[in-house]
Amino acid sequence: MVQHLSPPLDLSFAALSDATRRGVIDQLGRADASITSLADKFQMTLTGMKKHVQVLERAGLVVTQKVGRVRTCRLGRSGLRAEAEWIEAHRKLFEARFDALDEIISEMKLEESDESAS
Amino acid sequence: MVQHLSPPLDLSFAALSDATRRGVIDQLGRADASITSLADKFQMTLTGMKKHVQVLERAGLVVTQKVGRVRTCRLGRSGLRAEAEWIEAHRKLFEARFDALDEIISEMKLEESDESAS
DNA sequence: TAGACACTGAACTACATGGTTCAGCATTTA
DNA sequence: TAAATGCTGAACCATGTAGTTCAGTGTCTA
Repeated sequence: MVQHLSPPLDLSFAALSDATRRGVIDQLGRADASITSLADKFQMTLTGMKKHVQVLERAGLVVTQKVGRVRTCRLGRSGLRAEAEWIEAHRKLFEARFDALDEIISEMKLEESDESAS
Repeated sequence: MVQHLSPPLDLSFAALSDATRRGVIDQLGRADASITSLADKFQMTLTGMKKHVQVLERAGLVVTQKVGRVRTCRLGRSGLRAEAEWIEAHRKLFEARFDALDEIISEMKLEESDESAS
């Protein structure tokens, strides 16, 4: 069984970097939707919305299925898991760095006021 | 208290969509670094690395400070907090949807193979 | 069966991105 | 003070993106 090896983070973060696409994800979190209904909701041509959906699909964030003449979009299986992992891991790095550097920064501030005082 | 200093998610997700820049963040998680040392590490011209750092800086993920002729980069204060929040909130949406739709999805997979030629 | 509807694809515009080179400028250092 | 170092900015190139219009194709529905 070939489980979708989640596409590289490049694709999903790029997909998330657009407010319209984040909006689409938000929307699909509430209910599945056709391309047309999404295009309406975001005031955009059908063709334009189709491109956004394709970006989301390539990133594995959305899957689509065409039934009759309607293509229905829903959230994808990969479910932001890899993205959440990367972010969480690095958020900890950020915090660790700040703890380590807080002293240095306050030192720096002393020196600054030192200078301006002289 | 929501601090709205943090630049829009557009910028930070776009910044994260490049492997080099994720590598830089990774690197800065270990130690601060000059532009030159980062350029060396990622085998890139100084100018190229400078652009990446600027992208990270605009996204609030990195701050830099020039002392003498050396510009030192370190992780920024915003610390991926807003990004983590967005992702976590929506990851829950994904899961909720799957719980509700598991049966339908397995049906879909049958039809998907029908359709994947397009 | 005719017309409306939902999508698809090609082509185009305008602009952003990732990378380069080259020519500087300012700061160290020998 | 001359040379090396570290960064900066302009300019260029190839490619990608966000959006459009227009001309289809296939599917419903009256």
